[in-house]
Amino acid sequence: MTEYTVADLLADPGRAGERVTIEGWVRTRRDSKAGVSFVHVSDGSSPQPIQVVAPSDLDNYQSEIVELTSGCAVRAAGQLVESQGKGQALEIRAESVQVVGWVEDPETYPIQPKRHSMEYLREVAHLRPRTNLIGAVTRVRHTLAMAIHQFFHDRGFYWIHTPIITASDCEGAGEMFRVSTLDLANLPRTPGGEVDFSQDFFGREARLTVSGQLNVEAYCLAMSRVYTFGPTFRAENSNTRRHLAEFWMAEPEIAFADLQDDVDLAEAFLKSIVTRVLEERQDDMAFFDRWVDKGCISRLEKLASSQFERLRYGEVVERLRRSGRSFEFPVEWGADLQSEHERYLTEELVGRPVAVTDYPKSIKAFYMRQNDDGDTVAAMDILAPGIGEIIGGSQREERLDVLDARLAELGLPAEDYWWYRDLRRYGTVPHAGFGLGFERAMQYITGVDNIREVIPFPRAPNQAEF
RNA sequence: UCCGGCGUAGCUCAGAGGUAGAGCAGGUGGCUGUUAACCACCGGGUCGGCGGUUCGAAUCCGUCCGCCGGAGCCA
Repeated sequence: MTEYTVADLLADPGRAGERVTIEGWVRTRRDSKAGVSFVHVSDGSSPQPIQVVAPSDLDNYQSEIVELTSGCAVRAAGQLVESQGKGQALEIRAESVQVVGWVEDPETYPIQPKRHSMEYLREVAHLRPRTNLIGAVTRVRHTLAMAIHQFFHDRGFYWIHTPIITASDCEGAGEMFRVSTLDLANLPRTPGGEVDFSQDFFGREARLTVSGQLNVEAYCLAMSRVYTFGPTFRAENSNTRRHLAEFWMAEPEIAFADLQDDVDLAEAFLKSIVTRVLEERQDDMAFFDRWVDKGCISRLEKLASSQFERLRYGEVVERLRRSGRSFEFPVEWGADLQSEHERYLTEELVGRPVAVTDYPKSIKAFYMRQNDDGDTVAAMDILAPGIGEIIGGSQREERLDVLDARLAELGLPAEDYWWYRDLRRYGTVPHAGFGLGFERAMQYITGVDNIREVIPFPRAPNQAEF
């Protein structure tokens, strides 16, 4: 491995004159019969490749260097010098260029130095990180993940590694993937003819988690400020640019806190992580701003500096009605907001993220805290222009009697929730939390349309090739 | 899952009943401190699969498969 990355070298003009080695993959090669070849080499560390100038008197010039094509892996050593040409400040005057790995058939190498469609690149997901776009996404994704951890760490939160496999069927947030070691071709049966899950690995039905929330609540009521950050799974047959079967979520949970604390946290959180990305990945953000979503930088700057609009669900319904706008789905108290409503609200009525609170209890989960009006719960969604719901959260029902009444109302067996109920029996406190869709945040930040481009290997219906 | 659209060269696309096209990529040669390089020439195709209509189908019809967009579910 080399001492410096391409990013290191390009970042510091003071290093000119040093003898350096870089390793990476060829983007383009141009020959000048005046006696040099220009080889752009990228190692993933920066949106810009470094230009390696290979003089024709190198031993392997004719035999190898002029044969280099996009995708070849090389190791180049030489002096870092100021460039004679335009387009880059520094370049490497090569004293050696070693070919580490050839491209087997340049004509069919899937990543060519040109624009490719996103759909095509998805078919070569193993090679697409070599493109400018996916490279930029990858660096921003890393930075965003680090920013999330940093935000929570700075505020005394503990990262809780909640389980991926859950044996309780009580999460209730959509279809779940089953986890089983049973022989599908020869399932054990109970006398009644049902599948006998007592013979399965966990001795009961097990699934992939749809949220770490219930588990993280347990740690919240001991550690006070906690969060989860990891993959979650939904087996919904969703075919949209905003859904994945496997995606990442960040879910903080705070004790001794109410819904306002929750919204405050969400707002500070979004502003912080966005600011961090803007600061640390100026180069990549400039790329997105230029090629993907013109204006995305100013949109993020605006988000970081302006106050979020806060509206109660009832107020939203009123304002949508009064707007005079006709919608495909009518706006009615008690019905969930449709995509078109959310869009109109965030993109036209308000023009920035909106925190909508206090939804009707009939359209929200059992664990959300009932308001005094009896009709609504202390829920909140943060809606962002362009992608809709980016954060969903609530104050949790901490009163055992109210929680039990709600479970009964929904026909959910209290015994399935025994340990969740225990948290209300032993030192219960008001607490709240929310979930941030990590890929949704990536979409919002980069302006990349399809969620399948902001995760390395997307999982969606009929999509698990890589 | 529902509605709509699209599958043509390695890639991006044009062609809409009558011999399969362009740009880029690749090869060869020329030119050049180049940078989406340029000029000339060359190779490259089961027109997504199957069936039908027709003298003749990439083109029209049916069906299946795949992908994309919107909706629903949600993050």
